[in-house]
Amino acid sequence: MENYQFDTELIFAILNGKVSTAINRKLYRNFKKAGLEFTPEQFTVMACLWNKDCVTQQELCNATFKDKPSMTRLIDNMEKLNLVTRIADKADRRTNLIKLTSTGEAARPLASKPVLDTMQEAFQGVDPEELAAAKKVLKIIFENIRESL
Amino acid sequence: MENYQFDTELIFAILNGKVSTAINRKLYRNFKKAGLEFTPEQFTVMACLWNKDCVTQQELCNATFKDKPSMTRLIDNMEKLNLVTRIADKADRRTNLIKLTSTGEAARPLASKPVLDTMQEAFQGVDPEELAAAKKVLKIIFENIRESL
DNA sequence: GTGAAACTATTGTCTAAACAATTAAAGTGT
DNA sequence: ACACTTTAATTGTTTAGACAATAGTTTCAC
Repeated sequence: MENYQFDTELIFAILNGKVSTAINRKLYRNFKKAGLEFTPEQFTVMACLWNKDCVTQQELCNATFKDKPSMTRLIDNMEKLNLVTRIADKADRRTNLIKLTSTGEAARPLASKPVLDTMQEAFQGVDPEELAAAKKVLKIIFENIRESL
Repeated sequence: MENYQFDTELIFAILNGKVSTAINRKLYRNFKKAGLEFTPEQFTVMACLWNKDCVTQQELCNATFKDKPSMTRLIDNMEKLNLVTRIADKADRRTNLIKLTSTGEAARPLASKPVLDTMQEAFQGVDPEELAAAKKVLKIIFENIRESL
């Protein structure tokens, strides 16, 4: 209880927002520097599709832990940017299959450098073992608090 | 280079957004359960003011690593909720001094339980030493990538 | 002292997340 | 076959972050 102040500061000042928004901002800027106009969130969706294309929005929700309205609007924006298209699923007319366009496919190799640059900037001076341990802790925390969306 | 996939997945799927948004969501819900209507972001601002009241918006920006437009709108919303007020600074007419209302003051003890509950849920099963190490890593990462806003 | 630079706060516009509610289509049980 | 439930996606509304541009003050240099 006496470390309340300590924990509040470190958790809700570091975990909760600051680090992730800083990484997001940095990644966004590195994309832009590389001439890529998409956002980190859109990159995350594309990364799913590079791994497995033509999936439903729901599958993308599950993979990215976003809720359905967020995904609807992300896909809306990505369609406007001509990164993906919605394809009607003939077998189940409730669902769309999200498919990469040639632009979306082409972004894959272009994105890897800014991503690596961002990681290198972020992890400079961090001991690899400590980094791995930190990932483990974050994973546990995430499992503790994630809920069904 | 071969751990590109590995790192991408763990960093931009855990660090970058998921953990912090999950914590935010959990905290928001725990506030709501406790009858508190403010958001985690508003809580963060109030936490600064509980520590030191009557400061400029710029000082709050520095403390919370938000940019000025974000702070302007946060304060707008907090004024609507009657949590803080803007007071004209007689010495420097550019600045507002942000002051807690009695409602904002009164929220302090009410907020501590949902905050502690959230932390306990989040850190269940995490070894304290590992948690401390993870915090250290996050701090280094944050220092690496934070920039002047 | 006056003009340039710096600083504080604001507004505009866009992307994104949360939550509630709704529409449309499948699937299930009787 | 028909109602009941579940599922997929969407829309509406609010909060918030990023970036650009602006208005109003203050500070600094000369």
